[in-house]
Amino acid sequence: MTRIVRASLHEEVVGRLREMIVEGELPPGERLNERELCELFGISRTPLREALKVLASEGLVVLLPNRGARVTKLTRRDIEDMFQVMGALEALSGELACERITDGAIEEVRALHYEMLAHYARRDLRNYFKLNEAIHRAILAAADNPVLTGMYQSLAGRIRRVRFIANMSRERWDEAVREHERILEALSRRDGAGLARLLREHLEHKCEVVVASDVIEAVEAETRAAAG
Amino acid sequence: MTRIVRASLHEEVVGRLREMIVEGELPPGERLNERELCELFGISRTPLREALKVLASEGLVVLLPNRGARVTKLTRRDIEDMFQVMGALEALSGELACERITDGAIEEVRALHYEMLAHYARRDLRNYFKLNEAIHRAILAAADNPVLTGMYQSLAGRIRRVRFIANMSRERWDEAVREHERILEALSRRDGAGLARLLREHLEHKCEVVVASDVIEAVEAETRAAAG
DNA sequence: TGACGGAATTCTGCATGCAAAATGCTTCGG
DNA sequence: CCGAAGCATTTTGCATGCAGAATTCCGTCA
Repeated sequence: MTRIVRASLHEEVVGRLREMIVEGELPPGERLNERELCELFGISRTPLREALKVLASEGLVVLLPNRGARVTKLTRRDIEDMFQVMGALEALSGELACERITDGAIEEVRALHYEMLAHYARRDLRNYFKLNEAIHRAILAAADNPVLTGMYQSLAGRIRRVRFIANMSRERWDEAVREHERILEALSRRDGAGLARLLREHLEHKCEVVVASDVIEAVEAETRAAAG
Repeated sequence: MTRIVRASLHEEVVGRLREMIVEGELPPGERLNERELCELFGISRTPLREALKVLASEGLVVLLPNRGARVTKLTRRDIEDMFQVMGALEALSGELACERITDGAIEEVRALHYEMLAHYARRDLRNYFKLNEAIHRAILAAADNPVLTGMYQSLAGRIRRVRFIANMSRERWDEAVREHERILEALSRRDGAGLARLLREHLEHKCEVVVASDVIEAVEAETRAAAG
């Protein structure tokens, strides 16, 4: 029998704040005023401050002693760094998945892949990305390594702040789909080394798209302005 | 001009607690009583609780709602999972280092390597490990990827809780030194792919030594006992 | 007009207080 | 003798209070 546990307040707050940061509601560099956020959530400062410490250790906010918390800003270099690490984690995820995934789970990934293709055919970028993420999550789950899962998700949260959905050219989209075809093939063959390489390259290309987009330029400009 | 900032109390506490956990002063499964720790550190509960939240998000402690915090226990499986991820991070670290390291930094790694060999020759295991860590840190620094550095260090803290220093056979030690020779060679050649592979294998072997040691068995037994 | 200085205000960091949950202890019943 | 129920104690979770640092505002002076 499992114990019934209601999520504690500070955890709830961590989740809410993380979402607000990832969704851009709290933009990079935004000052996080304790009083304002307390009123917004209807809580006292204690759980809020605990939440800020956790988010800081995740890298989503930076704490300036005696000067409060700010949403972490991302430079182009930060993005590249994160994608490099993400590439390594995805590669490992793919390798382990090939060793451990069940036939049934492979078919489930195949199903997700076709769902994704349907959104691709309809040029439904938002749902395409949803399924895309679902596929990567399924591979991660098949890898069955909780430590990897934790680090992956933490980093994914930081990366997802960069909303690169709008900035994918038709050509890049076509290419991404071709890459996903090969990813599914490698997984089906249980070709761990191949899948690892494909996933890593897939992420490298994603990174290129992101750093080429205006979004990053805007963030960088803002960062420089704030620094000066 | 840089602002002078004294580390805040909760950060200090995070550091102290982390050290106590890593050094084994707070053994796996140990209950962390807020009042006791507050008296020990001479602080109030607020900064202590903030520190516990951070350590929980790092994975060093687990928070049981309304039931306090405990030092995370490690099963054999946890160790293997952590080493796998560590292998991926080290491999990336090696690859990036080969691209970015300066000739001078390579020579510094070589110097560290020879220092390590000196301790090896004297069978000074403790200092051997110190230099060993210094070499890996130097490679990590050369990789020059702060995101990677952060994740590496966080995971290194969790892994270091397993004190496998005492449990290395003469044969394994010899082999580890040979591996380090090859690691240095690959770095000197700036053979990124090769260095990545060597580092990963090096960690796999380390993992084998650890899981073969009695230390893990003891932890596992304790875990089972506590669970039953 | 603009720059400087200092007081007033705001905000953060930590300590403490209070209610609810959990734990332990005692006692009672089978 | 063992187990369960009930009460007392401990402990956690959150709110609030207070001191010091940081920021803002405003008046003064060049």
